[in-house]
Amino acid sequence: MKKGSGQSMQPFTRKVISIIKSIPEGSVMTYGQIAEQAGSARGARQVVRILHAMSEAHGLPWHRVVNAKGEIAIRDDESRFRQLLFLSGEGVEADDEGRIDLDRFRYRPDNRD
DNA sequence: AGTGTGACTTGGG
DNA sequence: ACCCAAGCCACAC
Repeated sequence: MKKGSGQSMQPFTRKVISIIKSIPEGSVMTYGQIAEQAGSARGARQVVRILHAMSEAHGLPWHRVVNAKGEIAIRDDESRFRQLLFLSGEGVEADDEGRIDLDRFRYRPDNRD
């Protein structure tokens, strides 16, 4: 087996995927939040990378991930529209600019010790 | 090996 | 609230 191929991914990647899959319906998380929960506070861009690379293969709810401003981060208009559609189907409201009320829909994992 | 890029974030004006 | 600049990190060319 060659390393770095297929499922031989770094712990960070695995964790990110796990976290994204754990986002409940009707809620969203930001890239920075996910990165932080996965152990890398500055890993927002890597979360993006992972989403690009693994979302389809792992069937991740990519549409539940938004940027820190609470808006759709995607540049592509078609995909952006699709994400909005998915979210509205789950009860997440957004305005015409694709902005979501994070105070209302952000998912916060209960890290109670 | 160096440069550019991106579904990011934060801070300042 | 909006726009801009700098910081960050992995990956593509």
